[in-house]
Amino acid sequence: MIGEALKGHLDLLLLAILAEGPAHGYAVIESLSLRSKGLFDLPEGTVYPALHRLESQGLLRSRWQNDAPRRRRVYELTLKGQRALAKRQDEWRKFSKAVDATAGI
Amino acid sequence: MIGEALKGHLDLLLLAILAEGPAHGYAVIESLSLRSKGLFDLPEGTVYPALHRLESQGLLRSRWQNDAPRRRRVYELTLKGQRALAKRQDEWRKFSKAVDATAGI
DNA sequence: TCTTGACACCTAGTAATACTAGGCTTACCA
DNA sequence: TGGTAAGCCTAGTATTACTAGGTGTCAAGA
Repeated sequence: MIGEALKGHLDLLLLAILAEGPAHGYAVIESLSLRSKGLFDLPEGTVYPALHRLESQGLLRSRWQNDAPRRRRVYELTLKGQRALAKRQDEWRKFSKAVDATAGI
Repeated sequence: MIGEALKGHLDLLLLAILAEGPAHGYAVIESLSLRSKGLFDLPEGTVYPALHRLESQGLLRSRWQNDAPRRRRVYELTLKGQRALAKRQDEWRKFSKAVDATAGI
C-alpha cells in the first residue's frame, strides 16, 4: 500500500529498529509494523534482502542463534551502522522538511 | 545529493508546484530548487519525463506557448490532478509521520 | 495422526523510477 | 562571433522494493 514511497528510506527504518537492540529478521518486520501502526507492513522479500545489503555494507553484523526454539539470524548495529543511522536521520529531517515546504504541507 | 530518497515523492512535488498556477518545465525546476532551498536541484532528465508521465496519466495538461521569446510547453493541473494532489498530500502526511515514529525522529 | 498456521529463513526475477549523458534550437550579450 | 543561459528532448542505466515462489520447525486442534 505504500508503493514507491519507501524507496531510499527503508535503510533508515531498519537501522533505527536495530538501534534499540539486536533482533532477528522476523522480529524486525513486526517492530516495523507495530511502530508505524500498520503502515509499514513489509513482506519478507523486502526486508531480508535489505538486511543482507546492510550487512554487506558493514552497517550490520549478524550471528546465528542456535539456542532459540527455531534457528534465527540475529542482527545488530555496527559502529559504522550507528554513524550511518545518525546521518540518515539527519538527511531524513532535511528531506521531510523540504517536502513539507515544497508541497504546501 | 538526494539519491533514492525522492523516489515516489516527485509526483507530489510537481503537482504541488503546478497547483499554484501553470508553468513550463524549466520554471518548475527553478521553483523546486527555490522552495526547497536548493535541496531539490533536479536535472532536466528527471523532471521532463516525470511531467510527461503525469500528463499521460491525465493529471496534467500541456500546451505550447508560442508568444514567448522561446518555445515553451506550459503545464497545468487537471481536475484529476487536483484530486491526485490532495490524495498524495494526505499520503505524505501519513508516511512522514510513520517514518518519524519508526525512526525515532 | 494429520493438518493447519505461525514462526523463520531464503532467492530469482520483475517493475518502477530517478538519473546520466548525450543532443537539439533560440536568444542575448560581450 | 562566440559563449552562455534558456528551453526542450530521449535512450539507456542503476537502484531498489516487491512478487512469487521455495525450505523447514513447532504447536495446537480435528
